[in-house]
Amino acid sequence: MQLIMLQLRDLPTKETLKKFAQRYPQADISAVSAFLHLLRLATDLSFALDACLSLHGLLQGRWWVLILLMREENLTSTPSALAEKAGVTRATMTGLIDGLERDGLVERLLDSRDRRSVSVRLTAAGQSRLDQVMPDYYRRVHDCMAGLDESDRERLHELLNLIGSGIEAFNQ
Amino acid sequence: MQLIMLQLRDLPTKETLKKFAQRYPQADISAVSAFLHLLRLATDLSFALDACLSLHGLLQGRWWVLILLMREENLTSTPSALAEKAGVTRATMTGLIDGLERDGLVERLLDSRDRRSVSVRLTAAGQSRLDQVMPDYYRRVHDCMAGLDESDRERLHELLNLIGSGIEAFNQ
DNA sequence: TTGACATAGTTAGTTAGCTAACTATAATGC
DNA sequence: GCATTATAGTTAGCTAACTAACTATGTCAA
Repeated sequence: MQLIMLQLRDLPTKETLKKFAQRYPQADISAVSAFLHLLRLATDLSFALDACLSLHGLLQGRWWVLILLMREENLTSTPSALAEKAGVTRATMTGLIDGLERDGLVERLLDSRDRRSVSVRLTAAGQSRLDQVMPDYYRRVHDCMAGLDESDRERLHELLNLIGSGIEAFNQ
Repeated sequence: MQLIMLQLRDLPTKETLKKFAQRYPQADISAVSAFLHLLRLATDLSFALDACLSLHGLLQGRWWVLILLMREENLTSTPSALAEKAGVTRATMTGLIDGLERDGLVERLLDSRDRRSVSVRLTAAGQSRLDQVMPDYYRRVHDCMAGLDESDRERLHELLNLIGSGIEAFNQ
């Protein structure tokens, strides 16, 4: 599933929104404004995350696979399970694992019980790479969120959940 | 600028976050939780938007170009200006305009004053396409945001702005 | 006024997603 | 027990971003 998002660098002014609302009177201006603000901020955050990860030779997709493996008890999973959890196709996961294996960050192991299946394990080098990137990542996220206290963060979760339950309505 | 975002289908549980926090004690769990929640929701919204636009034969990039043109007084702009406002490279904008021109939704006009420059104008068919898609888009955004009243939406803007001003800190 | 630099747009080639189809293996039901 | 169906993973080809380099044109200063 491909998710390209424009940067929406030029969010509409109130005037622009009203101009559009004249042609499209049903427009809920504050809803559109919130919607675009959210997409725009997430795009900026995603780009900032990319920049951080690239300092450590990683991309979002590969980084996420390493994290998913580290979550596992024995640092091992299968391509299918990883694809499901990362929200990408199995074909995409094949490519992600190829890249990580080439860099020595994961290894493929054959499963003797089901010979269709492959185990993917985080290597010591992979764990070491995570030990480099995660503290940097956590530091940046902490600094970025420093303006919100705990109650702000809870309120944000509530608001995001409200919008999240509206996605079903969006899709109908 | 390419912005691929994993779907992050499998947000960390509190337990997983704590496990990571043991290895990386500096982790600010509620900050990471808010960060990921935001990215995840935006990804879902972006995907829902794609689905809506595809019903009208559009993609986010092309749709956004049409909107930028409609914002202009004379429905006209240049590839460079459009690229800047959309947050994509000029090369990408060439491709977007190519596709829209092929579908007859915009037209390229030569600028007699600066012969390097090209004007891009929204055609009647382009306006008509927007008149199809925008009401549908506005209806969906309205329905999606129906759970938030005006004060919720203002609060959301405040919180997003707080995070937005933290992006600078993220990048350092 | 002309040489150096800047700007507008395009082209060529890369990347990392995607879908669809393929191979190999396992599971199921008649 | 064998044919059908399902599952795991990979491969091939498509798409729409990207960067870098290119052409053409405009600007500016010595």
